[in-house]
Amino acid sequence: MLDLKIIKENPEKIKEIIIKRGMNPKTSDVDALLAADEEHRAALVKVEALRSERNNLSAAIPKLPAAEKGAAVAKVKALKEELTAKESELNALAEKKNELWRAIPNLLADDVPDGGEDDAIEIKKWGDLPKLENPRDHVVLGQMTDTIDFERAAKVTGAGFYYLKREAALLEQALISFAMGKAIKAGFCPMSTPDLARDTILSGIGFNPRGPETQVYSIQDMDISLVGTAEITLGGYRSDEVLKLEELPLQFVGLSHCFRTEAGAYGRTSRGLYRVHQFSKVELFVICRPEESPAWHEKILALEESILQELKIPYRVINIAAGDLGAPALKKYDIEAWMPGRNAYGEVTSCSNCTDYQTRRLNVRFKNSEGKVNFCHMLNGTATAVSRMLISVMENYQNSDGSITIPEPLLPYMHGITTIPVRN
RNA sequence: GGAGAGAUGGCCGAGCGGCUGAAGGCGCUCGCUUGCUAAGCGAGUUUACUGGCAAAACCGGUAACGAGGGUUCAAACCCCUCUCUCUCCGCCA
Repeated sequence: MLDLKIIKENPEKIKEIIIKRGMNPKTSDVDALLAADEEHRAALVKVEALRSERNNLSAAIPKLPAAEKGAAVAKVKALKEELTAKESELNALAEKKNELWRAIPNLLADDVPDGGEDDAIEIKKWGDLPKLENPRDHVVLGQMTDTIDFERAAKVTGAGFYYLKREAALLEQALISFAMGKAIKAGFCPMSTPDLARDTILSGIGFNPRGPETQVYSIQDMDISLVGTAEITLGGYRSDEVLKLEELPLQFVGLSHCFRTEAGAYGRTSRGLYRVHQFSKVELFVICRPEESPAWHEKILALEESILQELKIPYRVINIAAGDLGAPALKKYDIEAWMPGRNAYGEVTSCSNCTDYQTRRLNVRFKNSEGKVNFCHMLNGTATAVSRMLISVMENYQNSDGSITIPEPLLPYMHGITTIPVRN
């Protein structure tokens, strides 16, 4: 959530941001929040005064002569009833305020473009597109090489799942190891993370764990859900902690499975591995001091780029427009890799600076040099989303006969395999 | 899954119904002192919200002893539920 002080001091600016983000000003209602806050604080003052009175009277009771005790107890008892009623009013007001507060998105960086999904600004293009005659897409290539099986996955689990076989199964491990290695060299601490997390952590990161619009698989009768990304578990990792200044920045590179219901996503470009319910992902995550987060955002992007560059996969970097940003993000870069099968770029990574929006909910703080406690900033980025990376690797490295050459940087992880042969 | 024990401040560790936001120790910070990288003495040392104020400092209030409920005028302390940790047994990778 956003610092309430900022909202109070700049209500008009926040309203503009809500419009720019394409959010509903009736659902994200700044004026209602400010009113609810006033109301809540006024009630708080009253309740606290009553509590103070109760505490004082109560504390005096043991020193009273026996004859006066009965009357004093009765008096405090009456006060307590009044207090109980006022407290439940107060709780309702706090609830209302928090609900309104949670609906307010993060600020926007100055250079976030206006507009929606189609208004992202391309800030960089890298690499020459491969010259392929009649390129095949990864679904066809997967069939020809017998390395991806969607049909049987549909039988066993359902649509949107897949088996990776043979070289593709090895490629998954290779992509993970390669990305992990790059991140570790850049100072990130490797982590293998839980694939389930408590709903409170999910919502702290900004995921909605239950309800009709949820993207998340939840576990019945338990308050835990399957994670959609290791961002959730890495973000929750140090929740409710005050970090030491020397600990910062914390850099994690986490491997997890990612589970997404993709509710309402049908009909979009989703053939094959592009939009699936489960995939493996290597996630970069940084917890840092507030003043460092913009620089970290650039560093994470650079690391993501270096992975694609080494794999020699053409890509472009886009700066996501306000209307397409998640509520926690101040700014977001996506990298879209070239996917010859669709003759277009497709999103393979994403990195966001979420500033203190998530740390405020997850309560991740640090003690600064003056001993003051303040919220950290959090950033996340994709090192490798295996399923989508597999698309661009297979499609960019396909040969005219349908065989696939293993990219050179992945060879050390491929047990001597250099080419995926055609089998069907 | 069965039986038991436990969860207190940065750490260790008391307290088991009423000046206990929390003894004592360690650590840390500041000051003083000391002829020897150390020691001694004194003071300080949680956080959130909130009021005084527009803000900082400061002063006050409220809340927090794993979490949530309950009993009571009053709960770290009694009761219930949950979570987590440890020990033993069983089971299983």
